[in-house]
Amino acid sequence: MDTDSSDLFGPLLDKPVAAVVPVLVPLPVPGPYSYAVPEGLTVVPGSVVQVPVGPRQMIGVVWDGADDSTLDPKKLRPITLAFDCPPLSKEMRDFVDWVSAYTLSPPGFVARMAIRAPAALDPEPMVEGLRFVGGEPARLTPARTRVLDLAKEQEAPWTRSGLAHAAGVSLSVVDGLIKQGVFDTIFLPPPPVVARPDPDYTAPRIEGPQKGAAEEIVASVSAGGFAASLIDGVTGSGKTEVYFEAIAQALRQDKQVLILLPEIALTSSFLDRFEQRFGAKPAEWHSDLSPRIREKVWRGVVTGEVRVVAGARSALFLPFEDLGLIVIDEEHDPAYKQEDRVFYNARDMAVVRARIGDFPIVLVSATPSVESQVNGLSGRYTTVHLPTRFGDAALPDLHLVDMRRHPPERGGFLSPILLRGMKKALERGEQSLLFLNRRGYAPLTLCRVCGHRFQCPQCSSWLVEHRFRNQIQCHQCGYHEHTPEACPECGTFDHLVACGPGVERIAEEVEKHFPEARTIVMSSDLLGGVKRLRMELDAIAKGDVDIVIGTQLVAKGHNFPLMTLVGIVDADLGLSNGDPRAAERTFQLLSQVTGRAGRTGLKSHGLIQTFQPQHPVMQAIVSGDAGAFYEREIAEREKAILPPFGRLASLIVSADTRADAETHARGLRAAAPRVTGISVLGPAEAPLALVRGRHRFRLLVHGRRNSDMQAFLKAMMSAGPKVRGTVQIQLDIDPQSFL
DNA sequence: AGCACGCCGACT
DNA sequence: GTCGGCGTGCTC
Repeated sequence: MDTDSSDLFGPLLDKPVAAVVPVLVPLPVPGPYSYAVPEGLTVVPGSVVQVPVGPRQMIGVVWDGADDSTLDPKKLRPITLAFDCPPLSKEMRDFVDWVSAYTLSPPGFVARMAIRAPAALDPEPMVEGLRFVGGEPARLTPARTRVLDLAKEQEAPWTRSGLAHAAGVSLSVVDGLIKQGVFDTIFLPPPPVVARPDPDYTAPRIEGPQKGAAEEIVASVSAGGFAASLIDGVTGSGKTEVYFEAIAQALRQDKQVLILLPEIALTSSFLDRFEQRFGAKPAEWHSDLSPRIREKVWRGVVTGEVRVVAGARSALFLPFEDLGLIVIDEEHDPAYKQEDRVFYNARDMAVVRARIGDFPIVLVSATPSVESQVNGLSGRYTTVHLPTRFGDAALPDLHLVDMRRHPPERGGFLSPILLRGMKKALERGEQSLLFLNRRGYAPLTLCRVCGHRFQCPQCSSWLVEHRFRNQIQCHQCGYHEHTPEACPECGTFDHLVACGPGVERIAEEVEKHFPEARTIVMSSDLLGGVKRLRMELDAIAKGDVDIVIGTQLVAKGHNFPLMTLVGIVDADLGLSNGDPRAAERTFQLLSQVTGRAGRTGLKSHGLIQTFQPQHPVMQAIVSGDAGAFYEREIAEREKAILPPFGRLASLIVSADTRADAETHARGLRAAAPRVTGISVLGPAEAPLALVRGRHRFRLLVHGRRNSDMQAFLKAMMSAGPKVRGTVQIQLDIDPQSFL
């Protein structure tokens, strides 16, 4: 780019003195800012730089395109410095632009997700190493002899502390030898974070239907180019082994691989399985990595030293040097949705990344999302079915318990049938799992005298009693107080009554029936954090517990060999919470929970307590045939999204209180009169994700086509002064729009 | 996003 | 009379 100064100096300076480049900065602005490139600094699109913004310095990325700023080029501030790291590739930049446009989020925010390891932007310093030069020190002591023996034994360079430690001597002994010239110091590249996985470390453990499936997927990896496959296999059918073969193939072709997992599934057992197959662990990427490891992994990914990353959704934005395959395990899992700052579903954005990078992607689930199912049926994804369990594991025998015909005793929630099943399991020394997706003791407390209901003062949803902690809590905003002894309305003592069950209340009922059994409640309330959780899970796996009562925390990842009975306490819970995905989510959750049983060959059962035994979800669960269920869900989704408002979107408006939501909805109706599908939900009815956190209101937007959605949202936002403020939008779109 | 500036209620 | 609440505007 030319400037005035080059004309001024004419032949004296035939190279441009300065240039102006667009730089994406992490601000909520619609495009890049312009900066001057100081003399002597070379930047290209993708370069990671530091720039002044107001009084502060920020990390930004030099972006594509001519600078279209109307500002006076002489007044532009200069780039402070350029980091010594590879620039973001064109593919990565295209991906950032695409995600920004699709999610209606500022491009600088999206770009920031790719460079979220600031200290890693400059190369790691070389580490000091010791090289054995030879010769002997003037005086040979026993300690010095030990060091020398070791050094002669192993040629490879040592570190100072490593050598001292291995020889069992103090650092001063080694330092003495360095002084004597027996060792000299050299600089070595830092050791890699993880070893290189070997695609042929062990032979694949696949047989029967797995074999054909693996061949199909491996073929699409060999062929290269974009292709999306959906592996649809029941729990325990060997899905992991099948996609491991796709990974092996990508590694043989010298490509990097990304495995996305829902946060919670990033367990040591997955990493161990990977190591058994490939001889090395994958690099991990998730929110609670230490900064040190985080930098090393980021650097390794950028330079290509790290070949495989297993990570949570944020790993999708890692700037791989040469990514050649993405695997998305538990494809249906809602944890792939990010619902702050940039709203995105990592599963959908991963498909886009594969498309832009022109490489294959594999989606994996026992209970695919309706969107993926549609894409499979329409042929956009190649579906691979794995209908049977691997080896000797049999699927549990599932039965519905009609609660109208088999009511629990007064004040209880467990049917006689379920209690009988638990008793038998206990007698055989086997374990039972009772699943209820509700924390605490009771979801609602009321006063029997005046009818007062305990409501959150901040957000108007019911306060949930937690008896273990002697608190009543709001599950929406985190408000809590001591459980009161008297009604705050009428002052009456001892007439507060708990309504409905939570896991704590179920535990009470279990203890009444089986006082001798070893019982544990597993929920996110469990004190002691992740460490305690892991300990308890190990204890359960070892058989130290007879009865587990758990929320969805127990649905994932862990195998309990002695678990032969799964009881769903209230299968209908969650079917009527206002979420258009309620049925789908319930089906997925119940499949996952019942799948916990019978994974080691013991005969196992599932008892599903329901008031709606004819409901399609219940029928799909017990029959094991989800076909009809999906067909109905797809039809319902079409109905919900399309008519009666044609191609315009439908909106769900929610806020901290129902009254607030209604006020905002009025504003939205005025601004967008053509949208007839505005539904208003209070915090108690809305999907949890929709109302969590402090905000004025939040929209859940459903639409058929992304372009329509964008046009609609922009029109709506600019239409009326009544819809200004912190509008948070969750796009919820059929992914066919980007394929 | 952060940060400064600016205008109305309960307080040393 | 002030301290401080958060509404509004700006950053190349």
